Order: sequence, then C-alpha cells, then structure tokens
Amino acid sequence: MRNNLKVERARHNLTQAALAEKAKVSRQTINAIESGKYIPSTVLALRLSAIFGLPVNALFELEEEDRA
Amino acid sequence: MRNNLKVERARHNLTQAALAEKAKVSRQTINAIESGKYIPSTVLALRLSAIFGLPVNALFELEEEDRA
DNA sequence: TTCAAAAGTAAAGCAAACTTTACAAAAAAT
DNA sequence: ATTTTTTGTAAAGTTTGCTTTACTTTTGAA
Repeated sequence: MRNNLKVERARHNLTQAALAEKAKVSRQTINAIESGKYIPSTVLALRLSAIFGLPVNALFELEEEDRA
Repeated sequence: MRNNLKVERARHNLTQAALAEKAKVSRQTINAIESGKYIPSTVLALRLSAIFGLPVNALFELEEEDRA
C-alpha cells in the first residue's frame, strides 16, 4: 500500500502531531502510516481525504500484492 | 458509516458470495459490511472501488459521528 | 553550539476487521 | 409444493489498527 501522506502533509504545512489532532488519532498512528508500518482504517482514510480535500483513491493506492 | 454496496452489487448482478470471491474475502464479511455490522478495511474498500469502478468516497461516506 | 520542536521507534494492551464453521430464514426457481 | 440458491446470523479464534507511555534521534531555530 502506497500513500501520499507525507507529501500532502508537507503541502499543507502540518506536523505529524497537528495532522493527528485534526484526524483525531495519535501522533504515532500518523507516523506509523507514513512509514508503512500499517494501513489506516477506512474511517481514518476518509478523514484524511476530507482534511486534504483529495479522494481516498488519490491518497492511497493498492500495490500489486494487495489487489484482488 | 453509510455504504452503497448493496445497490452496486445489484447493479452489477452479483451475489454476496460472488462479490466476496472477487474481493478475496469471505461471504460473511460482505454480508456484515452491507448490514452495517462493521466497516471494511481500506484494502477491502479499495478493492471494492476497483471492482465497481467507483471511487472509495462514492462507495463509503462518513456520518456526522465519525467525522474528524 | 545549544535548546526545542519534530520525527522515529518500541512495547503492552484494547478494539475491531476478518476467518471458519455451522445452521436458520428467506427468496427464487422448477 | 419442493428444492436450490441466496441471505442472515452466531460464536470462537486470529490478525491488525490504534492507544498510551516513554525514550531516542533528527531537524532546525536562536
């Protein structure tokens, strides 16, 4: 699973902590997602989509291995 | 969390079992999601998005209570 | 160079997604 | 009306997202 979080966060000039607060998750959760440690829930993905004004599909993309 | 699974599945003429197979999950998982028992993971949401040719945001929508 | 803010990382614990097995109810076909 | 397909539902177990606490490393400003 590939994601653009780091780039979008930079584009919006937000720290991991600030984004975490906006998305109502812990800072570690944002960090872990950015570093590929795990994949966000759909609720969180939709929240990030709203925060950045981008569709979920633009923010997250399945890699070959995860495709159905 | 609101979702259009049932409608899209009907539109594509798929049984729960057939969709489950396409999405590589169990039939019960599809059933549970349709009946609001739980929210799909982002991986599954993206797979369903691909199967139906619709953006995740069109398939799933946060309700007030879940918004950040 | 020093100090503070930001990012990285780790472990224990909880909650929820998902699986498997299994059976009942409803719908559709014959 | 009977049989078959589809849907609904339930329980036990596994996996994984997420939290909290806490400590280290990196970045950057003063």
